[in-house]
Amino acid sequence: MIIGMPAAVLEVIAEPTRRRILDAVRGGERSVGELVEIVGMHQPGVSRHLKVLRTAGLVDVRRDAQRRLYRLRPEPLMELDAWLEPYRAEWAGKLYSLERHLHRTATPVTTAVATTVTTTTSKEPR
Amino acid sequence: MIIGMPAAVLEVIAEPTRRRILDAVRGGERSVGELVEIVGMHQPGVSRHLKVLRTAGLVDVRRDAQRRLYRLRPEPLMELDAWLEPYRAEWAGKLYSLERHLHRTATPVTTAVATTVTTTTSKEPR
DNA sequence: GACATATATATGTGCAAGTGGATATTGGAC
DNA sequence: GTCCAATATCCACTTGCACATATATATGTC
Repeated sequence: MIIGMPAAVLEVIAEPTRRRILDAVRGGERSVGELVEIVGMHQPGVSRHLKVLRTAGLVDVRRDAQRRLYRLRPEPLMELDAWLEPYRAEWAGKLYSLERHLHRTATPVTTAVATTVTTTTSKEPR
Repeated sequence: MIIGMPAAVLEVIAEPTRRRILDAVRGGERSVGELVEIVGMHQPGVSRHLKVLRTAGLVDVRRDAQRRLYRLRPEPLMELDAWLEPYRAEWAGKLYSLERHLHRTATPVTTAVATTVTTTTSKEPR
């Protein structure tokens, strides 16, 4: 069985806020209230993102009285991991260094949330 | 040095056409002409996507007479691979089955080449 | 039952950005 | 001059996102 491409997952985790949420629920359940505080957004907004994450199967909900507790569901990420496999074969054995790459591409990480496409690597062909 | 999140890479590979291109250049160089045929799009369009891929460092160009030969540059994907690491810890050891997940989410893979988002997986929130 | 809490959902608005199509132009290589 | 490809515009369309506000629903408390 050939695994196509995790289109849905990619689109979902391409959104910074949703990655923040994923990060937050990784390693433990979080209530919506907590998440609202963490991502610093209005509750309806957070709930919208949570719905997207739910639909993509990236999180799971559990009810606890009035609260809803969210936790990570890793399967879609496993799928992404699997998609990466043939590419992994590309760099396996060859002399690519992630270290070096990350240095060249070095991003001012902390503030990088808002940035979209930084003018990083390119040696424009012309 | 904290590795944030490969925002750029994700946004870039979230686009289906660009994934097609990546797939095409993986494992061998391709000329723009070939890529145009493969993705079935006008040359300017393909060139636009190639520029995005170049900027993100996902491909490399080489000149061959009048043609430009593109090939994969795996580093950004390695970065993505690294970003996945802490999540990998989530499913490691635990009893998650990718197999089972892929069955539930089952996509009609074989025909999925031309298709963008097959109707199976997506229950778009709208 | 009345009420507060936590969350989901709905609706409307504004806005920015991405995408494809089409076409024209440019520049280098032969 | 011809070929290949990059770039530049312009256009139309769609989509995603945030914000604000209102409402619905379930639960827990008094």
